[in-house]
Amino acid sequence: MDASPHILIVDDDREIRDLTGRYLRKHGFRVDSAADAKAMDRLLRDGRFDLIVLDLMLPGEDGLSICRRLRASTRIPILMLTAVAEDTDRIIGLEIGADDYLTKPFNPRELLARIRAVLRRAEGAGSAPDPVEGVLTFSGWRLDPARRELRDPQGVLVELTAGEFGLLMALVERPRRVLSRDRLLDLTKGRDAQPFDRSIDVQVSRLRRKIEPDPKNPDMIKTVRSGGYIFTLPVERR
Amino acid sequence: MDASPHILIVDDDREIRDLTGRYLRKHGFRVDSAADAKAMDRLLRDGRFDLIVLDLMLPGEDGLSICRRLRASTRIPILMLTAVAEDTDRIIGLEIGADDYLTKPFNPRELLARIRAVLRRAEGAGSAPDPVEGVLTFSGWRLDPARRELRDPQGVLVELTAGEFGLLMALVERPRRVLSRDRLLDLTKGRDAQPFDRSIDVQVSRLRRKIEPDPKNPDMIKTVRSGGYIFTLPVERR
DNA sequence: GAGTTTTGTAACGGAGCGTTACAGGACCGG
DNA sequence: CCGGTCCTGTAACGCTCCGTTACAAAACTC
Repeated sequence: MDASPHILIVDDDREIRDLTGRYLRKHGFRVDSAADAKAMDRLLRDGRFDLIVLDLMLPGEDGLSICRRLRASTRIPILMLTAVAEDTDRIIGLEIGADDYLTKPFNPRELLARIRAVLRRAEGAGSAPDPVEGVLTFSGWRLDPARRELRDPQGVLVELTAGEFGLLMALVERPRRVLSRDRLLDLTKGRDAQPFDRSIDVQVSRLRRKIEPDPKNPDMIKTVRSGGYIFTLPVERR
Repeated sequence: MDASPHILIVDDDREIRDLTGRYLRKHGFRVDSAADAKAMDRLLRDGRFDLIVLDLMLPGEDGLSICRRLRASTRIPILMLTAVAEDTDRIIGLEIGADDYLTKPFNPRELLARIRAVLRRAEGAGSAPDPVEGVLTFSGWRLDPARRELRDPQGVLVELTAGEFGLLMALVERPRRVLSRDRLLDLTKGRDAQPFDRSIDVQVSRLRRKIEPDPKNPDMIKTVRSGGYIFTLPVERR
C-alpha cells in the first residue's frame, strides 16, 4: 500500500465536490474532483485512482455514457450518484458496470460506508494479500512492516520513531533509486514541500545516526546532491 | 457489517428503549436510541446504523411518515413496532418500505430473531460477507465474538468491558494495518470524531493494560504517530 | 580560492500521545 | 424510583517526537 486510497469525485455541483471531498479527506482518503467529463479525463491521465464517484447527471457527456466508456478501458470501481431514486436508472447503472449506487441527497457517512465496501470488494478481487507486505531484508537487516520493527544483522531491535520508520520504508521499498525530497515527503507525509522545507534532511540525519555504522560517511542512505537520497543496498522481500 | 451491527431504536416509551437496548447490547449489538423523530435525525446525522427499530406511534412525526422519509434517502433496513395488531397498519408499513414488523408487547427474543433475519437479508443484498463468525486466534490468544470473551494463551479468561472488547475486535479483524482513530471510532462507536477527541487513546491505554505483558512497551497494539494504531500479530480465523 | 549553493545537525518549541483523575451516565438490585 | 457500582468520555499533565530555524560544513562553480 503506497498511501491511502485515492478517490475521484465527478459532479457538476461544486458544493457536493467540496463537502464530500472534505469529508472523505477527513476520513483518510486522498481526493480529487472534476466538474465534467473533460476535467475527469485530464485527471485520469496523470493520476492513479482507486475509485470514482460519478454523478449521473452532468453537463456534456452524462454519467452513464462515461461509465460505459470507462468500463471499456478500465476496471476502476465506480460508485454512481443520482438525484432521483428511479429503479430504471439504478438498473441501467449497475448493468453498465457501476459497482454501487447512491441517491442524492445522501448521508456522507453512507457514502463513506459504500466506498469502503466497494474498495474492500475490489481489493478482494485482486487476490488481496495483507495490506502490509512481508518482511524486507538487506544485508542482514530485517524491516518488518507489520510489526513496525527494524532488527540489525545481529537480530537486535533498533528503536525507530514513526517518522524514521516511515522514511526508511519509503526508501527500502524503492531501493537503488534516487528519491527527491518532494517524493519522500509525499510518500511519508502525503504532503507537498513548503519553501525551505528541510524536514526530510533532518529525518535522514536522525535515521542515519541510528542505522549507519559511520553516520558521517553514510553507506546505506546516500545523498545525491540536488537530487535527493538513495538507498544503496539490494533489498529482498520475504 | 464492519464491526458489530449498529441498531437505532426509536420509541417514545423509555422502558422499551432501555430494556430492549440492554437486551440487544447483551447480544453483541451496538445500540442507540431516540424518543422522537428529531432525536433520531440527530443520531442519524453523525452515526451509521445497520437497522432502525421504529415505533409506529410517536409524538410529533409518526412512524409511517418517518419510514417514508427514510426510504426516500436511504436503504437502512427498518423494523416497525406497533401497539396495535391491525392488519391495515401492517400492510401500510410494509408497503412504505419497512422490512419487518412486530406488534407490542413483544418477546425480546423474537425481536432479536427478526433483527438478525432482516440483517441477514440486507447483507445478502449488499453482497457484503459478514466475517463475524468464528473464533479469532493470535499467538495463543483466543478471541470469541459469539461469547464475547477473550482468553490468554493459558486459557485464562481476561475480563474486558464492552468498549475494550469492541476495540480489540476492530483491531484484530484488521491485523497488520494502520487504523486511524477516526476509523476506529467509526468501527467501534459508529460515530465521527469530535475535535480533541481522545477517547480511542484512552481505550487503547486501558486495553493494553489488560493484554500487553509490558504496557509501557506494547507489542500487540502499536502506536503509529499521527497515523493511528496497528495490531501487529498475524491472526487466524477458526 | 572566493563565492554560491546545498547539506548536516544542534537546538527550540509546538504537537501528538500515554496516563491519571474525575465526573456523568449506564446498568442493576432493591 | 433510588442508591451503588461499573463503564467511559473529558480534562490535564508530562513526555517524546518532529518541523523549523540557524549556522556551520561540504560540494560545486568559475
